[in-house]
Amino acid sequence: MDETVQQLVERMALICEKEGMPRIGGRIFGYLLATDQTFSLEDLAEQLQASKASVSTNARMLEQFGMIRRVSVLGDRRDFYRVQDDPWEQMLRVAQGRWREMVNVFNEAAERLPEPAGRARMDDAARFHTLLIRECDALIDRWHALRRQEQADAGAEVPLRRAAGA
Amino acid sequence: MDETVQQLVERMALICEKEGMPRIGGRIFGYLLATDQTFSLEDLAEQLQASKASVSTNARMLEQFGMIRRVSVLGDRRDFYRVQDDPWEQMLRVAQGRWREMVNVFNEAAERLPEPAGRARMDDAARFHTLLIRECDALIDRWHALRRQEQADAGAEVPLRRAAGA
DNA sequence: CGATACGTTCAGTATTGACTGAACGGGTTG
DNA sequence: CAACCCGTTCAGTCAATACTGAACGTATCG
Repeated sequence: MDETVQQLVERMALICEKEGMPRIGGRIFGYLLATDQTFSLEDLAEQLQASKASVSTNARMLEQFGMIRRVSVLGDRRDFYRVQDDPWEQMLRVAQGRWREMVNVFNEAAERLPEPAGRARMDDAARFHTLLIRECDALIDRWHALRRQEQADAGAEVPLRRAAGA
Repeated sequence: MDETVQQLVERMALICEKEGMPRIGGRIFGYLLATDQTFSLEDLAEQLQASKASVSTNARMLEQFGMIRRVSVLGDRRDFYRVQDDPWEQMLRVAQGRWREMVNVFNEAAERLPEPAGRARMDDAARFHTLLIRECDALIDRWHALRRQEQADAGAEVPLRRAAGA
């Protein structure tokens, strides 16, 4: 494996681990991200020096988070994996789900707690996370807009040259 | 301890644990949040049924995250703790710091990676997190505005009644 | 200056959970 | 139908780390 790729893989492993994800999950994501290619389960296990069992489990987790996707290839029984088109949006959506649960917890506590001051704190927390969820939707929209812009710019490079030649 | 408080404490413990924080850290934060009171180290250890050592360590961690603060009381040698005025903003700021590091990692990889496609992915990732950081600043501003509004409304309740009586 | 109170640090313990190898099930090929 | 290929599941192992009790350093009080 290319050394630069490996560096990113290991960094990604540590970052993801700090976020509460298994280290190998971070490695898989980092590898698929840095190569932007499609790999079989066995390829991943070999390249990342992990057991197929571990890769299988972690790949499924990443798939459920929407950060990578399974690819089926005609005439091949194996599973292939590659990074999702927009993994970061998916990350945010998962986070939104967690925040929604927290809002429920806070709202429930805001009704039941004995002390008014504590209830106010819970209300505050619920409002904050509600705002967080709402603003995240807006952020995703902005991200899509920015991303379309990027891709339009990148895609325009070649056609522009053609136009110049015409 | 009140049962409702205890429920929130345990829920908060699990939530925080899932985010990669020690369980007792979550308990401390949840307890201070739900009671909105000031407690000594020993109080916390007793109420949360944990050792003073553990509470000491975790309280310092929460303090460094800006989620709780130490309170000193005149004529008392002990340390007291209470929840920070706006712990959620602090949480976001800590997250921003992590994202900044990630942007560095991505940018570095975007320059060094062998494959153009991989470099594009890294660039994409860096852009996303940069946007995330920027939008978070805006979010914090909105949160402050919303919060001022809340507090103004809450504070207005009594004066309004006075105004109505006048 | 000795005694006490308080918080922190540190070594040891216990628990969690990530990871592995092997067994299993489903499906395809000869 | 037998042999094989893939992926998943599961029991077992190992490492990481949260937590504790005890020792320590520091400051305050008699």
